[in-house]
Amino acid sequence: MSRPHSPRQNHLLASLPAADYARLEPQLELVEVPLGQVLYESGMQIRHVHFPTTAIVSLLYVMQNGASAEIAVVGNDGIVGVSLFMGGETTISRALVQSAGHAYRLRGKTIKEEFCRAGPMQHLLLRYTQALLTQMAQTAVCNRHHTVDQQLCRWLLLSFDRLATSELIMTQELIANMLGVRREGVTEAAGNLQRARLIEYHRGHIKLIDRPAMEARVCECYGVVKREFERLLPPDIAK
Amino acid sequence: MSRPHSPRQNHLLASLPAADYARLEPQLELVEVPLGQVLYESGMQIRHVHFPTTAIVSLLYVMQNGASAEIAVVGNDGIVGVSLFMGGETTISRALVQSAGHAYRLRGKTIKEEFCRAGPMQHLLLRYTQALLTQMAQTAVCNRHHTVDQQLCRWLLLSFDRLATSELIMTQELIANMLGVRREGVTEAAGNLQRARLIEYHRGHIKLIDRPAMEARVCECYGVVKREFERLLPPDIAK
DNA sequence: TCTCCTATGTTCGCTACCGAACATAGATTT
DNA sequence: AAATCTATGTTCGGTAGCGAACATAGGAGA
Repeated sequence: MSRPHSPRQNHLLASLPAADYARLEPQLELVEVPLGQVLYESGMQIRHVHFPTTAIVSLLYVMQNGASAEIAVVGNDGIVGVSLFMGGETTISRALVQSAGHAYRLRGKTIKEEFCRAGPMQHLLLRYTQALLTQMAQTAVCNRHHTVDQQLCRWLLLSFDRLATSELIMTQELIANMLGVRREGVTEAAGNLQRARLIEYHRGHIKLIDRPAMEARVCECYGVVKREFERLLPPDIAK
Repeated sequence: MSRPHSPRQNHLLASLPAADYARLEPQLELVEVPLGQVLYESGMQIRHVHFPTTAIVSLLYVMQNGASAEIAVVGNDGIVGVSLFMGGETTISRALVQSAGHAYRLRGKTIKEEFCRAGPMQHLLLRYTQALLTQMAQTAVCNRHHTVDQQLCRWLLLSFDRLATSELIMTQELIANMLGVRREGVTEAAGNLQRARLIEYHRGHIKLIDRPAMEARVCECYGVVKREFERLLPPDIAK
């Protein structure tokens, strides 16, 4: 039933020309990441970059008073730990596993060496980083102008886009942490979506029922980010 | 009275070793940029990067319904148009001159060539881009959790940090566009700051009176971004 | 001087969201 | 079966910010 794991399940790695991929492949280490695991913490030296295949990772900012907000989400479309090759070595955000699964990791030294070859991988990483900029910008705008209802739709679609299944394991409490709102607000918004038959959920299991209706309901932020990812990272970008 | 213009007034250009700077210097074109000028528009091909010296530029996202929000601000500490060397060629944001002044610009081809040399300039540009990521992330968080009062303090301090003078030419209406709130909200918040004797303003002229009090009043977002810029881009970074 | 425009001030009702407290029922452990 | 824990549902009063409408006053130009 379950497919064998392959680094090529990650879109960035899949985009690499054979020669470049062959050079990296022996260095790629498969890791299983459980829900809630922290891949790196705010301000701490990052040791590896991660290329998620089936896992989804949230970049979360946690404030002094404990309040938090998600600033971006990374699945098999991206890489976790861009500050390693950007030169900063660390970030102000926390990388939290939002959906359990697998990822391939590379040691910091390895990715930096690969980046410095200035080949297809560098090109790819830079474009991905710009896509990440877009996602953060749109998150800022969405936080400013849109309702919890709309943001929940966006968040769910972003998550389901990065999942192979139509079921997400995630409590309303955790979603509230990501969106930076109260759990009660998520309960209400999720109730609306369930009553409208767009999703079904039950104690930490959320199932997507009606994607078209969901896409009709979501704010523009979802589409803008999705199109920009497709523009910046078409499937054959590096080939 | 007025100093002669020099590209070295921009911190990034000032950080470059003499040899690298000498190579670029003949290509740098001084431009005067008036308040309200658009350096590039969302989705449009970017022709030049700009290194502000005395000008301040807002990266603004404008939504379909016309509502807007600032996602980052660039002064003599940075460069406008990172997507040129990041590979995307364009961005979803608009670059709007928020405070009139001067900037030096480079043609897209030139900056891309310089970037591809993989020398100190590339290093600098990548670290600056990470600083920009930080600023966007913090903007997203601030939009989520902080009041208009706090955000106005942050915005004013960010602006005054990038100005040589203690007077900013800016109406409440424009500030409201940047913050993505109503003009009335800015009127009220600014009134509070004026009554507390932190600023003085009068028909489009804002004067900073009491910076220490302002820094005591601002939310953590200001300090986080400022410290991260200092960490990523210390004055002698590339030398 | 008069007029017009622009920047700012003020008010009112409304809504989304907050913080807190408490209820309930499925799931898990004993 | 009982006890406990966890996820979700519900309510209530409070507040920040919204949208709209209108007032006022400084500055610029006729």
